[in-house]
Amino acid sequence: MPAPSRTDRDRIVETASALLEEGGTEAVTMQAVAQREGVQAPSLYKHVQHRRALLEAVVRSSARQLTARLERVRDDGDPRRSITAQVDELRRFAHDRPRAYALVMGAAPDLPRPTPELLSASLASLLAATTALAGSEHALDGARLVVAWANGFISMELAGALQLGGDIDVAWAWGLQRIVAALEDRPAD
Amino acid sequence: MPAPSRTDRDRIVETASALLEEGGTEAVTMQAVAQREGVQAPSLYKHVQHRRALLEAVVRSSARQLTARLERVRDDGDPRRSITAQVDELRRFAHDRPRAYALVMGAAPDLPRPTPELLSASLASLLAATTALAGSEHALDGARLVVAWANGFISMELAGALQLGGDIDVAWAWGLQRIVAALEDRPAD
DNA sequence: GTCTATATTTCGATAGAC
DNA sequence: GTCTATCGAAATATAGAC
Repeated sequence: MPAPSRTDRDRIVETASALLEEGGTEAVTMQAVAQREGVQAPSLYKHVQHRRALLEAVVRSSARQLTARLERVRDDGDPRRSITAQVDELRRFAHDRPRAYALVMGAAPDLPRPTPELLSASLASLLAATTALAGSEHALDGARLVVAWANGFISMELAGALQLGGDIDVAWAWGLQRIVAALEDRPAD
Repeated sequence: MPAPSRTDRDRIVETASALLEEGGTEAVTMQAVAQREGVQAPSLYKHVQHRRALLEAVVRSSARQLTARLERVRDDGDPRRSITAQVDELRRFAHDRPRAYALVMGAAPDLPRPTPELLSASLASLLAATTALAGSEHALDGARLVVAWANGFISMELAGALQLGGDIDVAWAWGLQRIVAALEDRPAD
């Protein structure tokens, strides 16, 4: 989140991110990155240790961007609106950068994930709002409910597994409203 | 779902499935499969067109096994119990075969997915139970709510993204109970 | 920091004998 | 249907000159 200092390394990470979205992780080869940078592949090793480290840098960068976007839309006044806004923004991020979203949420095994701390930071605002709504006793459970539903919905949407007919945006809004209601309505036990 | 006829092809698919769980898709090489079958790699091409077709066969086989497991535990009498039983079984399947689960649910881009029809078949019993509980008006929305939550929870659990403390099994049970309650309680609008 | 050249590995897939 | 032999294509990464 420090301002991108436009060093070569940052440009390399940006290029790698673009290739990621265009063709998935396997499209992020040192050769492809080099070609797009107008350079030869071996030159990259002056800025990046190896391919794996480059992918990790892409994941970190993406997680930070997600964090920034969620913080931008959060509403500290009304937890209910804050949850809606952030979860909507999470989905928008996924639409904009589906491959990065999958990596940040750890959906792809064998690929670099963000550290737990980085992921927690991304979802911190969301957890705070959820806690405010669900009460402290089931704060963590409630947060997991929201995040799990949102992530599951978005993942299946991206995978094309929800194409059963009907309007997906409506299903999203309906589900979100039910989830929030389930948080507010504290059960007996 | 037809009884495995023990042809060579079936054994190859089984071996590939085992390799998948042990090392992910990239561990499913023609050479690795051949070695475990006690045969040379080129021989496999007498039974399988190419590697991609083998992976697709693994996905189909896994989807059918999931279907069978869900049908085995469903309860046609009580939709509420049926949902719980099936969703629990879905999670158990994911614990038993995490890599296959990710493929069946389409979590991995650039890898073969089950056809929409095959995935629908896997979730058919679950959708039926959900419909019985949520009413016909929001049947599809309700089904998506359940499946999205379950898939999201399981995905994040497998990814290790839920390790924020607390008992995961308790969080699962709590969330499931809230989801079912949200289905039963029809909103005003 | 960039280049050329290259070592190395690994894999998918085919040809053709048996 | 199995084998040996092999092609061909990537790709990561290093060495060393400039």
